[in-house]
Amino acid sequence: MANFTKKAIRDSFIKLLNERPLSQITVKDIVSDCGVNRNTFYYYFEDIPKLMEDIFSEDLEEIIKKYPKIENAEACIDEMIDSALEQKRVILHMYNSTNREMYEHYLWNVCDHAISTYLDTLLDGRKISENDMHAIKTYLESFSFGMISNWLRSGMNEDIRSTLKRIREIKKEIMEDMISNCEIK
Amino acid sequence: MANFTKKAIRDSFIKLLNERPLSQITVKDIVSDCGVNRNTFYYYFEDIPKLMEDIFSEDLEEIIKKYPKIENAEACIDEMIDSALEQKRVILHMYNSTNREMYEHYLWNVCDHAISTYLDTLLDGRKISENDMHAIKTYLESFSFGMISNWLRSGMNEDIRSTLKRIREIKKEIMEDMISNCEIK
DNA sequence: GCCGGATGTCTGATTTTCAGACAGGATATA
DNA sequence: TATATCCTGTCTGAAAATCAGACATCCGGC
Repeated sequence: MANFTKKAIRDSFIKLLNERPLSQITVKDIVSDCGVNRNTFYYYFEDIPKLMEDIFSEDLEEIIKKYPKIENAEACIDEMIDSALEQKRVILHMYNSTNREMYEHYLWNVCDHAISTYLDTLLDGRKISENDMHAIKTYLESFSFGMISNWLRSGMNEDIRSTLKRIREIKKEIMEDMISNCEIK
Repeated sequence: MANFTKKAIRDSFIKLLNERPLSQITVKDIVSDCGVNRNTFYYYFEDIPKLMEDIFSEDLEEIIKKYPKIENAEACIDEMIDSALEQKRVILHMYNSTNREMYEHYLWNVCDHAISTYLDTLLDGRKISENDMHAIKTYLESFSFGMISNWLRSGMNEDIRSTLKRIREIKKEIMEDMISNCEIK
């Protein structure tokens, strides 16, 4: 089934985040905006932070699935940046009204989810050891987490694309190398 | 509850009607477009003609509720025309692939529903006899049915607004008179 | 005349949504 | 400090919505 109700809750939340910071949004606000019972919110989401994760994780997941090849990693990231810029107000409302711990926890989960999806998509059935998987994920997550933190701190005004471009020049894409070095034949 | 599923079915139907005539749209097409079970369609709608009625009746109802005063009847009708013009392709796809009986039955029901809502809104608690109500409804329905039929037959290209304007000049709005003549004090 | 696909109807299982109540926490107010 | 208020998260059990699957029927193409 298509979960129209869940989607409606997400949409209302985004709508409200366009209007005011996260700290001024209650569960009741969300459910009364879309006209569902408060319990229905808790049926789908543990709490508001989980709702945030859900929204951004799913968005990223969709984008990742569109670029299953390592050659297209650049295009994939570009689309993620576009997507983030489109939601700029929403993201900054969240960023500015979430405390450090919550923010880090949240961003880390989003990165973790996106990168797991990304690696699954890239590996596409190939197997590597748990250990290696962990190492690669840690590398990617740390880098992503840092990049995104920097960007958010600048109010998403930094030209993240050119920064990334320069990073790519300095340090060529090594993902495929890493994977093939780890691959169990 | 807000019936997101029902809305999704309606939306899919409209989407498909934008693409092709009614005769080429099956229940299965609709439900697979929005990803719900075929039974769910029948849970909400008797069949496709009822779905059509439902869509247009509800649209008209919403518009009517926005204009509860007899003084605003003109603005109300204008908005109905706007709404119809926005859905022009959809309406013509239906009109052109529905047989005469079905079409008349359908249009009649839509008129009936809209005018009942309209009268309820105008009366706003005042009472008139069943007989008088019937007479007024018949008058309005006949006029509406005829106007709309004409318009549809022209491919909705006729300038229905100026026609209506001229009719209003010839035959001043008599609704309020009719109601007060019938009113039970 | 037969077949494939669409329709409308039914059954019963499962999932989703609901109303209502409760304890705990935070906040404001007096 | 005490009290009131609002939000939270959790729990019940009832009700509604959605589902899969089957069936008889009808219709258009072959």
